[in-house]
Amino acid sequence: MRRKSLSAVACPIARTLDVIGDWWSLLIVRDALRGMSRFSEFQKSLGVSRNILTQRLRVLVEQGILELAPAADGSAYSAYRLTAKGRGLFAILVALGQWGQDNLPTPDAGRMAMVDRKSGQPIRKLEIRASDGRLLGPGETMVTRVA
Amino acid sequence: MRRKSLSAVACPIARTLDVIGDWWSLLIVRDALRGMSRFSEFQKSLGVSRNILTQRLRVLVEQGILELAPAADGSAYSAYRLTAKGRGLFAILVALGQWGQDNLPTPDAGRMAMVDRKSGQPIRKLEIRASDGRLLGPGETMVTRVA
DNA sequence: ATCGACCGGTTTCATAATGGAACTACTTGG
DNA sequence: CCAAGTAGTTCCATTATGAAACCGGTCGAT
Repeated sequence: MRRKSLSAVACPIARTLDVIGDWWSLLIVRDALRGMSRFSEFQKSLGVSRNILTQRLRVLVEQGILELAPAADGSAYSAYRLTAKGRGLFAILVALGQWGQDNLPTPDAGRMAMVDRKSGQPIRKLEIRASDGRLLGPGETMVTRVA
Repeated sequence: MRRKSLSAVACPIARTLDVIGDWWSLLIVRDALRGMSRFSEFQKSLGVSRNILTQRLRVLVEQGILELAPAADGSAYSAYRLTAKGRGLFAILVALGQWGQDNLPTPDAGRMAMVDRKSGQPIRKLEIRASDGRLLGPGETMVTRVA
């Protein structure tokens, strides 16, 4: 049976996963943030099959995360570009990356990390803070209905 | 054919998605952070089929995200508990939740948000900062090989 | 203008993952 | 001791995924 749609669920985490919680979408967004914009670039970078890539790109466009725009270089092909909504996924990718760096064994191919482009220094670890600035752990938060 | 394993890929984002990038794992972790610990609690909360849940829990335990411990209440059943590694996923869930709140239509059932348990106030938005404290956008970062 | 390569898909088919339901063995409350 | 609950496992139908072939439009060089 079809995967249950979580789009109507109240929890925003579940709704987000419903949209970009599959195996490829976030990797496509990652590549788009790095500047990729063409079908073949994504395909080569990810090694995903063309039919799946087609389908994922279509969903990302439908969801307003990517948009199709005429290619910047004037070619007849069009380019997939991140919208503001898509760029908003950046924090999620940073969080995924930091957890991976801290918790998953690095293949000896070489450790990768996200760095500030200007200084080359690694970026700070994400922090969860209350409105008054206090650092919050998982136990000090809850998800609740708000007006 | 089998899904390609990304565990040996250098990019920490891809490695993380390889571990928890499926439809259910992060929802299980979300519930575990809320205090759930038993098979039937997860099953009821998520509506996932038992066989899938079994399999996901097994993987999460294998990956050291959950661990099986004797139940706190002294019953013969055991409880799934988050390890430190699992609690480290908190930031990812916060990022997912914030993006969902900001970018996905809320079902009129009611808007939910993550709040500071103590004050009841919504938590701050995540910020990506350089080591010197500057706020960074996607374009000001890169993923690179580091020592 | 033409040829071959490339681009961005679509179609087809085999295989893997998922979901539902029934089944099982053990535990627990009454 | 019995009925209900717990934590799975097994079986089967359906769905999603992946590889490869195919296809029309585009590009670059001649």
